[in-house]
Amino acid sequence: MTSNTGNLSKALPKSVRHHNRAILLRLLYPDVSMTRADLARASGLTRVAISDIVAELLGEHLLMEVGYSKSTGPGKRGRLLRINPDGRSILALDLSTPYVFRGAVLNLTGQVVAREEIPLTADGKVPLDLVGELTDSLMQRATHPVMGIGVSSPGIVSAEGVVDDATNLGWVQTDLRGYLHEKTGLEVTVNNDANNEVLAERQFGSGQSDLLLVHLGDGVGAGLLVSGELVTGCNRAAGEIGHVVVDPTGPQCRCGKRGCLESLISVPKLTAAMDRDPDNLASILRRAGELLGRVLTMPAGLMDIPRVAVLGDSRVVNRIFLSAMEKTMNDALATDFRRPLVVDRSALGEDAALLGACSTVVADLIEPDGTV
Amino acid sequence: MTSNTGNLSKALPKSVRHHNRAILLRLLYPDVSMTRADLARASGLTRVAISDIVAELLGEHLLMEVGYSKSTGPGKRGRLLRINPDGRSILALDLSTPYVFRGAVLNLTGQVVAREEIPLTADGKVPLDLVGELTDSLMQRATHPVMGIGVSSPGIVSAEGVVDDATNLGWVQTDLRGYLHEKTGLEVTVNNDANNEVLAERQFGSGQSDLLLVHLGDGVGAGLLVSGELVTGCNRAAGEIGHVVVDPTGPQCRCGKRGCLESLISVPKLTAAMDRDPDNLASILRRAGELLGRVLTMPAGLMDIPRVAVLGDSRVVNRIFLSAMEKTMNDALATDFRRPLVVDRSALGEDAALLGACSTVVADLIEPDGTV
DNA sequence: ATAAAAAGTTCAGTTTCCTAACAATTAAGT
DNA sequence: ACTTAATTGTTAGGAAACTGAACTTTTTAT
Repeated sequence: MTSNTGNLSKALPKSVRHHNRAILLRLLYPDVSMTRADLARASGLTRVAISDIVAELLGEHLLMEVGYSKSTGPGKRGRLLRINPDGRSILALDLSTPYVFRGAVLNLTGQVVAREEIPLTADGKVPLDLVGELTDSLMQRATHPVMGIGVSSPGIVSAEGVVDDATNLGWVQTDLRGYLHEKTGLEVTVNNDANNEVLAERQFGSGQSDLLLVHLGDGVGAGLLVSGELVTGCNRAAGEIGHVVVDPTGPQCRCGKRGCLESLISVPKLTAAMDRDPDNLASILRRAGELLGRVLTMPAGLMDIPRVAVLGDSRVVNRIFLSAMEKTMNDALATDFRRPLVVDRSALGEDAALLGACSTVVADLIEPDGTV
Repeated sequence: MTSNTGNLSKALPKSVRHHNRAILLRLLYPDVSMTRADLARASGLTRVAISDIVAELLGEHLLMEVGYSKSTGPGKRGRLLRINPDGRSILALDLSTPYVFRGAVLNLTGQVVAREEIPLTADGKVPLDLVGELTDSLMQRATHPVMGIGVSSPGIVSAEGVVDDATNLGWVQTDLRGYLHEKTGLEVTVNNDANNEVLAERQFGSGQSDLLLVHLGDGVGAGLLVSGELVTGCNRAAGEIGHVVVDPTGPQCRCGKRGCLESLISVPKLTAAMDRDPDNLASILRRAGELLGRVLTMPAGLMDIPRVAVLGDSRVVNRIFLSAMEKTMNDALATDFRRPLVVDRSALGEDAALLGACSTVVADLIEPDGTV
C-alpha cells in the first residue's frame, strides 16, 4: 500500500564500499576508459581509495587494464581501466512475446552471447517446467560466471517476484523468483515486460532518465521512468494502462468495460481496421496517434517528461502515427517554460524485454542504491 | 535535462553515520517513544551503535529522555527516547497565497510557534526586500536555534532555488536561495508551492507516499509524490498542469491557447459560473469534478496512485465536486488488480504551503538520502 | 641536465561499525 | 527469601573504509 520513502535500511562501513564500487563502475559503464586518477577526480574520492577499490574489482575480473593514457603534458601516464564485458554472464528470459518463449545469455554490457527460443502452443500457456528447462539450457551456454537471472513477464509482478497474470500465461500468484532462485541459487529479478523495456531504453538506448515508453502489441502497456527510477505504483500496477477507459461510448472490451485504450488502439485492432479500409490507412493511423497523444498529454505535463518512446509493430508505429501523437501533445502542452516533447520509436527492437531483464541484473553493480 | 539516477556522490564513513542518524530520527518522528534497545531491533543496528548515535543526538538536543519503559517481563527497564520538538526552530515562508505574504516559525514537528503576515499591494508583487524584512522579523521570534529556512513559491523553481515566475510575483530568474543564504548563512530550500503542499500532506497529513495533490486556486497546480519522492520533472515543471489544454474547443485562456484546464476549473471561473447561475450549483460542480477526474484518470492509472487529494476553497472543493471526480476516475480505472482510488480533500488547511516548506528543512534530518 | 607535474603507492590516523563480555535491573519459579 | 533467566545499556578490542602527507616513478618542458 504505502511504499517506502527512500532507503530505510541501516548503513554499515561495508555499504560505503558497495556504494563507491557502484560509482566507479557506473562512471566506466559500458565502455569508457579512465585512469585511476581520472576516476578520483570524477568521483571526488582520493587516489588512494580508488586504487584500493580498483584492485578489488580487477581481482573480481569486473575491470581490466587496457594500456596507457595519452599524455597531455608533463607527468607519468596513467593506466587505462575499463569494464570487462565478459567478467560475468547474465541470463535473461522473456515471457511476454506472443507465441514464443525466449531466453538469452548476455554479457555485462548487454551483448547477446547466445539465444534460445521455444515456440508456444496456441493457447500461449507457459508451464513452469518449461521455464526451468530453458534456464538449464541457457546455463550450459554461459561462457563466464553467471551473476544472475532477469525475467520479463506480462501481468502484475510483486516486489518479491510473484507473477499474477491470469490473462496470458494463466499464472495466478506464481512465485517465479522463488522457483528460479531455489533451482539455481542465483539472484533473480522479475519485472513486468513494459517496465523492463523502459529500463532497457535508458541503459542501452537513449540514456534518458525521465521517459515514458508505450508498448503497442496485442495489448497496451507502459513503463515509466522518473529521475531514473522505475515507477511501480502502490499495487505494482503502474504502466497497466490498457484497460483505462478513454471513451465511455467506445466499443465493448473483453474486460467488460467500454472504450478501454486497448480496445481502440491495440495492434490487432488497428491492423484489422486498416485491412478493412485500405484506402484510409493514413487517417486511421493519424486518428489513433491523436487518441494516444491526447490521453498521454496530462501524464506528460504533470510529470514534465521530455520524451515518449513507442515500441511496436512498424506497420502501426510509423511516422504518421508518431507525428500525429507528437503534434497533439505539443499543441496541448506548449508554454514558454517547457521544451517541446519528443515522440519517437524506441531505439530497441524485439530484444527490448531481454535487454531490460539484463539491465535489472547489472543494476546490482552499477546502481549506488542497495543498502546505503 | 537528463536528471540524475539515484545518488551519484561518493560515500564516506561519515555518510554512514548521517544515514543511521536519519534512520533513528525517522523511527521516532514525530512523537514516538522508544528505548535504545527498541531502536536497535527496529533498525538492525547493534545496541552499541545505537547508544553512540543517541549520545550524539542527545548532545545536540535533537532527542530527549522521557522516563522509563513499562516492563513486560523480566529484565531491566529501558529509558524512553523521543524527538525534542523544540530542539530547533524552522522558518517557513509562503509566497504563493494571493494578497498576502506569510511566514512562520515552526518547531521540529511542524507546530507553528509564531506567525507573521504582510498584506500585499493589489498587483501582488513581492519585492525581494520584503522577503528579507519578514525573514529578519521571524528570526527575532525564533525560540531555539534555527536550522534552516523553507520557502514555498509559485512558478518554476530550479534545483538551485532560483525562481522564475513572471506571472504573479513578477520575478524572472530570481536567486531566492542565494539571497536568503547570503543574508542569514542558513540552509535554504525553495520549492514550488504545490510541490511543498504534497510533501506537507505526506508528513503532517495522511502519511501516504504515493499521492497526487491538486491545488485549485486562482490557477491550478499539482504536486506529485511517487514512492515518497517528489517528482520535479526534467524542466522542474512537474505539476504545472494549469495550462495543459483539455478541450481544444474551450474558451480562450489568458495564455493564448484555448481550453486550458485553468480556464475551465479555476476557483474564480467556477465561482463566477455559480454566481451567474445559482440554481445549478450542483451541476456546475459535478461537471467540473467530472472534467478534472477525466483528465487525471490516465496519470492515476499510469502511476498506480491510490489517492488524489484536492486543496482549495470549500465553496468549490466539496462533497459534490469530489464525488463526481472520484466516480469518474474509478469508473474508468476499475479492474480486478486495482483497489479503488480515493479522492478527498487535503487534510491540511491554508498552512499547507508553510508546513511543506518546513518539511523540506526537516528532511535534512530524517531522510536517509543526503550523501550516502 | 634540471625542474615541474602527474600517477600511483605506502603509511599512519580517523570514523564507524561489529563482537564479546560485563554490570545493573527486573520478573518468575521454587 | 533465594536463585535463575531475561533484558538494558556500557566498556573494550578489532575490522573496514576512508583521508592526508609523503614517496617513487615517469614524463614533459626549459
